[in-house]
Amino acid sequence: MSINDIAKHLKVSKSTVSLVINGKAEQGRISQSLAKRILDYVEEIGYKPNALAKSLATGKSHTIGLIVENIGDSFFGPIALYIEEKLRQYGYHVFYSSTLGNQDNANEILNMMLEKKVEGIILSPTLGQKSPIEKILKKKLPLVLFDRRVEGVEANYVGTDNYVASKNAVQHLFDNGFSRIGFITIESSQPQMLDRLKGYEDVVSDNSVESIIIKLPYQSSIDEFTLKIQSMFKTYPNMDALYFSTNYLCVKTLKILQNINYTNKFGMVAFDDHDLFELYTPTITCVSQPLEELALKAVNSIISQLKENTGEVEEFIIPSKLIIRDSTKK
Amino acid sequence: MSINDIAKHLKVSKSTVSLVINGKAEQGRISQSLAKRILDYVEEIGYKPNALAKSLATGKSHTIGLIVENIGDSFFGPIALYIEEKLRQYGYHVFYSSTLGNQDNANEILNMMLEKKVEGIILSPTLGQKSPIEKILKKKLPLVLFDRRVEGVEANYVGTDNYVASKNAVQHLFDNGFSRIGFITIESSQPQMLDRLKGYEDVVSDNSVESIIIKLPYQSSIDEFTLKIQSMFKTYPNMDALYFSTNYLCVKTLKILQNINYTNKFGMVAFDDHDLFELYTPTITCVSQPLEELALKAVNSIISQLKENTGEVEEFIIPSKLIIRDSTKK
DNA sequence: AAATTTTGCAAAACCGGTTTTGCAATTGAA
DNA sequence: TTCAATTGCAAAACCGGTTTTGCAAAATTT
Repeated sequence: MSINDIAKHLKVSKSTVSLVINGKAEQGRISQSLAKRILDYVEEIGYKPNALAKSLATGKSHTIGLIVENIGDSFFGPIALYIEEKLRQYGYHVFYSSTLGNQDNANEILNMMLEKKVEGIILSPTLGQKSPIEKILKKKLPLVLFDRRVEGVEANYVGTDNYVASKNAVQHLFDNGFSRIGFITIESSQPQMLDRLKGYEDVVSDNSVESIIIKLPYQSSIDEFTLKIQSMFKTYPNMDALYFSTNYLCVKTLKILQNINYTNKFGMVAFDDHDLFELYTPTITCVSQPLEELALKAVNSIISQLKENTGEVEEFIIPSKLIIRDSTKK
Repeated sequence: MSINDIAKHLKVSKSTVSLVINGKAEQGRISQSLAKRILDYVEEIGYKPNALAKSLATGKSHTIGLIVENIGDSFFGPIALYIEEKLRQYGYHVFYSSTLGNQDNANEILNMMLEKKVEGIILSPTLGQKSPIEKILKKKLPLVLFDRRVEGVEANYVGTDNYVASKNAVQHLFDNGFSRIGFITIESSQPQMLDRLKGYEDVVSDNSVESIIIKLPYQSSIDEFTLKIQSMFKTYPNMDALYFSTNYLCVKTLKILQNINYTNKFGMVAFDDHDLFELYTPTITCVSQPLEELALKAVNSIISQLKENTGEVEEFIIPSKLIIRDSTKK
């Protein structure tokens, strides 16, 4: 059932129907009686306008694109929910997609969203998205980068202070008597990861000890992971603490330690909290990003750009909290 | 830049441009030379067609709606990722939304998706969606219900065998010497929850012991939760095991037990696995749904309906696995 | 050389809406 | 009573595409 069908059935013009349906009867000088007749019929047949046609005509899709690395993970999943809820309050819906860190995926997704005429984009960029992002900026399409920046791009950004949080976390280990701290991270040049790495390196160097770093491929198999961890233990037998650049690396490592029945105890800190950390024995100290606040700022930024895009760039750095648990008590 | 602009600039008609862009130059009998000229220009200016207009004209949005309860949770999140990945292989994108179990939300979301002309819907229904779902079926829009059924509705369905899995889980507790088993669930008449409940009740009654059930509101505060749990312990002091209808209830309960410093040990089984369960002390036995397979079946069902919707109804019941861990060893 | 086919493209109709414009009929003012 | 203003709606133009149809001009056939 289209607006044409309604018009034909009621023997009026479709412009009249459109005006009435959109509450512009007054403005279109449609008589109350005709308006009622139309509304009644619309109600009767349960007519719902075709949103594609509507968007095409009005230029408004009421949709925001959300591009994350992995909707299934314990950081992006909850964030996505918050973002969805908050955007709903403003009448916007979410079109999401996961890049899995893959640049080709990411660019394809971005294009798709632009073609679908999203009105704004919340993006956790992968590497190599500089030029696509610049295109978006040129179009003055509302954009906010999320969780990670892109080097050399001036865009709105929401994230935590990875460097400072990382420094605090590692210093906390030193303060509690750990000194041979291994850093487990992924092979990634993503800025937030580099910041966390730099935080580690700086503190380690401030404390004049050697840095111990292992980098794992983005999606390494459990076997590969296990081998790397084991060789790390062998190479640095007096290592007394582990610092993880992100929570799932810690979870994976714990599983491995359990599998290989490794009994040495380490001080431990992970970046990003996880259900597990509050309940594991020992409970695990972590850097906790305020997920809801991050989501809120991202949405606010999009909404304000939607109202008026001055092109002015704002950065929201939301401090993380170090949640101190048993894993850093000697 | 629209197709009209291209046509004007090249002084050709937009139909010609459209045919060429869509690889139908042959069929439209456009000369190779003109086709090349058009393609070159399209390339040069980086033209991307407006997907809304395209969808409106072709009737194809290449989008599937995915409606889950909560994209942020450890069941739906990973499933959503699988679904997205698999649909991508078929050239479909995902429009998702979370209902949070709220019926009004759910129906609004459903309408929005219909208006946006998704070509199919993967739906974890809330209660009271019978009639909206029937509307979808009448339209012959590809649909697959996911994780939970709707009473009295004959629709494609993908889910696990909640009743059988639940029975096995509870029986496993009895087999291992537990006999006073409390069941912790949410106040919900969702079919999958009722099946899990029935599984519990039947096994408890088979073993001629009293059933102990507490039902919590869908999103209960931690305080409310704590009170209910404590009163359960008081009322049933000789309770020796807990069975949870879903994983986050178990996680929450563990946190509470830790908070209130409760030292009694229980046998434990949860429905749905969780990272925590493999690493908690003791490791926790659970019913594990094969997430990837569930996602795969749902996608396959949609794809096959997309090819040809015979209206034939299929149900895919994917068996769950009981993963036995330490929490059920006495 | 005339008739027929084929080629190459433009024009038009359509998808389902919104919004501006235009015009007859009614009402109000002079 | 005549002219102007207002009312009430239809018609048309537009959003940006796709697809069918139509029609010269060129190429073949007869």
